[in-house]
Amino acid sequence: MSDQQTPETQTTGLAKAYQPSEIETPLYQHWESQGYFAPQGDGEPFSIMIPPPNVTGYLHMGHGFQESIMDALIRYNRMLGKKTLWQVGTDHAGIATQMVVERLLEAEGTNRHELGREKFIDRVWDWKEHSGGQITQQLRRLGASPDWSRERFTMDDGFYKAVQEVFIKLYEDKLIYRGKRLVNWDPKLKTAVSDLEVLSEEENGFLWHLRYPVTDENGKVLQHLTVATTRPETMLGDTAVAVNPNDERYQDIIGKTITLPLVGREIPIIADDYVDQEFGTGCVKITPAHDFNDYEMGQRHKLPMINILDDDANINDNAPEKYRGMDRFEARKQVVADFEAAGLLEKIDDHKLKVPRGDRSGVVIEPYLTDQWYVKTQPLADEAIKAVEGGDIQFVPKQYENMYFSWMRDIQDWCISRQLWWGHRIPAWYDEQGNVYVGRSEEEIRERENIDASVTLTQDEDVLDTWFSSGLWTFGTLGWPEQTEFLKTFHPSSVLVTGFDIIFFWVARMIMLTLHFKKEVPFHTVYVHGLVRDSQGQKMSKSKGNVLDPIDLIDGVDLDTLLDKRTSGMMQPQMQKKITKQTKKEFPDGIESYGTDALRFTYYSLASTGRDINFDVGRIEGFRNFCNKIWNAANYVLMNCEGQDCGQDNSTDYELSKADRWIISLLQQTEAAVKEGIETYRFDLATQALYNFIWQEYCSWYLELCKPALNSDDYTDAQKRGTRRTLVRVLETVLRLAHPFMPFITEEIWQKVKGLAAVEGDTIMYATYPQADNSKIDQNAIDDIEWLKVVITTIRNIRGEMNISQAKALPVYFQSTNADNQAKLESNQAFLTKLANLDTITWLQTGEEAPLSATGLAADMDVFVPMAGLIDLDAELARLNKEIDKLEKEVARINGKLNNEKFVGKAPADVVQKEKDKLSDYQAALAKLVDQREKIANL
RNA sequence: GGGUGGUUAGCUCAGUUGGGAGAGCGACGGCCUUACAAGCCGUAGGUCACAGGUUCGACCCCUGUACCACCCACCA
Repeated sequence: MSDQQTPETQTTGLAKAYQPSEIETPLYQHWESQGYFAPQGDGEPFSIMIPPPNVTGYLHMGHGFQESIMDALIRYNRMLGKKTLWQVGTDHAGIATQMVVERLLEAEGTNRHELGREKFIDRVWDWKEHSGGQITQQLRRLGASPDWSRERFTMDDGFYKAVQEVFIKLYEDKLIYRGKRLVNWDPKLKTAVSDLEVLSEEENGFLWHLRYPVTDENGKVLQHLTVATTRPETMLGDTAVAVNPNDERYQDIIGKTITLPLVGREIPIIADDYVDQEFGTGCVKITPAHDFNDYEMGQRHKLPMINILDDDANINDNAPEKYRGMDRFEARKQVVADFEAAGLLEKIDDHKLKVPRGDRSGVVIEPYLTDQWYVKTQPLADEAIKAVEGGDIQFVPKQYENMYFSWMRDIQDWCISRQLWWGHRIPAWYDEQGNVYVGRSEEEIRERENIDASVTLTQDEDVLDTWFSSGLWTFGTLGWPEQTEFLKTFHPSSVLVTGFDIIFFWVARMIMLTLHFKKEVPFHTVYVHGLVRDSQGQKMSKSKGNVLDPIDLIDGVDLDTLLDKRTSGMMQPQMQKKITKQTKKEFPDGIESYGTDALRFTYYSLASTGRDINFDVGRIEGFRNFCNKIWNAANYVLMNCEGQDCGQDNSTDYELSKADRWIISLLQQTEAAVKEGIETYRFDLATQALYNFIWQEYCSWYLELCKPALNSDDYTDAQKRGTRRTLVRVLETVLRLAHPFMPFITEEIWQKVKGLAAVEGDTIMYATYPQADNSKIDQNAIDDIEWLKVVITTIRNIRGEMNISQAKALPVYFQSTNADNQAKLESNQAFLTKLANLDTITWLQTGEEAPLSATGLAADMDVFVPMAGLIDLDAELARLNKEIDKLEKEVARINGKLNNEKFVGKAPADVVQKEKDKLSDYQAALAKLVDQREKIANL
């Protein structure tokens, strides 16, 4: 208010304008340098283990969402005084990382085989050191507050020790074994992958009908059987044809043989229940080495297994010479052509089928016979099921438990070996006879097994599935197998925040492995969040060109850069065109800078019950404006309170006004709502409560209600002190309340406000979290101010509808049979005059007439705004008609209800009474408005 | 084939003990009113997917249908 507040002399206030870029990074650096993120104090432990992002990764919207949720939980619990650890780290992500580095090598015109294993791995480490930290830097931009001093990597030394111990122990417990079986083979990456890494999508294909000759002992063709197949090339490895034992068509040929075309092998015709008589011809070719079902059948019937593929999925030497070395799809064409030439191709039908593809490589996965290591999962799964059934682990939302159970109850053994170079080498050695020794090192094994130097031992070439090591994340990061203080303090962790897409990959396996090794759960709660999609609900993907980068939303990005990011490295140029057009349309001027707090608040506001969230840039803009609102409000509060007596010294007298008591009451309710929201993982409800309190109640109403006391000499010093005190304390409290969600702006303002509110502390991060105090709720103040709001809104409505300038101070008349209204009017006169901009307030006694006026109803009080020179008759008539219509509808509806004998007879008495009261209120209001309409119409 | 979630205002979404349908954004009208035009004031807009049922009363509970999304399994 005073001249002292000009920018030149303003030394303690906030910068004039809200500029997130100017506050966020400096604050973060300060927090980190002060060590604020490390666990402190002796409170109850609270811990979250971050789902370690892929070290090759960059931050995407899903991370942004997930990390924001974790950070809110961490900051909230930290402010509750708990000893809080957010464990951070990254995952070595075997396949993904190896692919990235291989692509680099390819660009250099070389490959990993030329380099050799050791040099290749050095190269990966090298690359990890230089580029791997990107995501952790981006995490800092989000305001995430993990303990960086404890950052871990799933391939660091300590972690390797944990992995080794787990492998060895499971092997000793007979829960890890090695076996030759059919696995999902990725011929591009040339490694086995687990069931989970295979994605089956429906694709258009064909069903080839091949005629197989049934022959007698002399090779004479007796008849032909037709088999249908979607993979004709596998016939080269057929070792039987199967029919259903009950199929009447084929009774006489069961036990006979077929001379396999192109190959010449004699194979039996067998009977098996698995065959569906209705499908195709009811005859199935059986290829035990290249199909999971056929494999089973092969086991049952002791059929030979003929593997016809090599590692690249080319045809190998077990097939006739003609096909050797052919690519599998080339061989398919050739086989079909040869069948046709031999007159053995009956027909080709179009056929939709599910094609299994590798989730990383995208190529068709082949069932392939190899030696692999497996975890026997059944015993581990039994315990893991019990932990959830018994409530030791709870999923939020609960329905994910069903998904978990159904997978766990039908779990298959887990293939954990990968034919890659980047990863944890399997701690197993072989001698020349192929005997297996599992141990910590070659030396240990030689000593244990008494193997002298004359025997050569070679370590298994394979590495472990990445998820094997991430499965140890909750305890491996805390130093296990050492019994560290951190392990004792922070395990089990409190809550796991994750996406549903890795419940099986990660969550389920963590539960199994942790229960087995720690004999306790890895976490008590699993909060499962949805996927972040674009505003249309489309999945964000490079190929769709709809990817948003959280950092771009924080910093802003110009159109050219955005276009470049979205279209670089596109496979198809026509897509590039489309994406350019679509991007230009959506962001003609690029993306503005919104700041981290706005981005985070947007995430929370969209985070309801675990469903996917559609991210609309319009929303973030709204919340950036919200930040700005807070900033400006704080500026206003400082302007009025700095250098003034804010009544914080309890020895000075201060007097709270009704408005003060009202806003304090609402603050308690808001505190309760926010707490409830956080504790039930309803961040949308928590942030909505905050948004509404700050913008509507505090800014729009309370700051206005304060103005009379602050600016007028009609108030005592005690009253002014009370108002300033409330102004500052509510602001300071709400900053703490909002801090877990918007860490930067709250800290920045809090530093300026804490002194005025007589609060101590170096950082808001360790200020105490506000707790609702019901004794501070003053119901009379609430009733009074809510009444006042209705009166003000009624007058504003007339003003707005009648187009009366806001600047025009109005004379207003009030009348009511309820005398309470007169008292309220008098006690709220100053508020009313200010907020509705009134010239005079006149109370009419019963029988007194107001001048010709526009009429409004504020509950049971009539409000009259004289029309003279201000209001158009027709406009007022129209307005009245609108109101009357509304009321008539309500009256009719309630009348219908009350005339229904069943309702009156059966509904609870209080419900009926409520309806009756409403009816009489509405009828009275209606009568007044109709009366008024008459009056005006008759002029 | 089995299962889960969803369908509410133009858009994105809230709405838990069944008792007068809400928010934000957008739209429209009016305002540079001394914190804030990234703002202020006001207004309009919805047979709560559809069909039955339970109930005095259903967005809410039950049954079924349609459409959307996802998970699991899979017939060659």
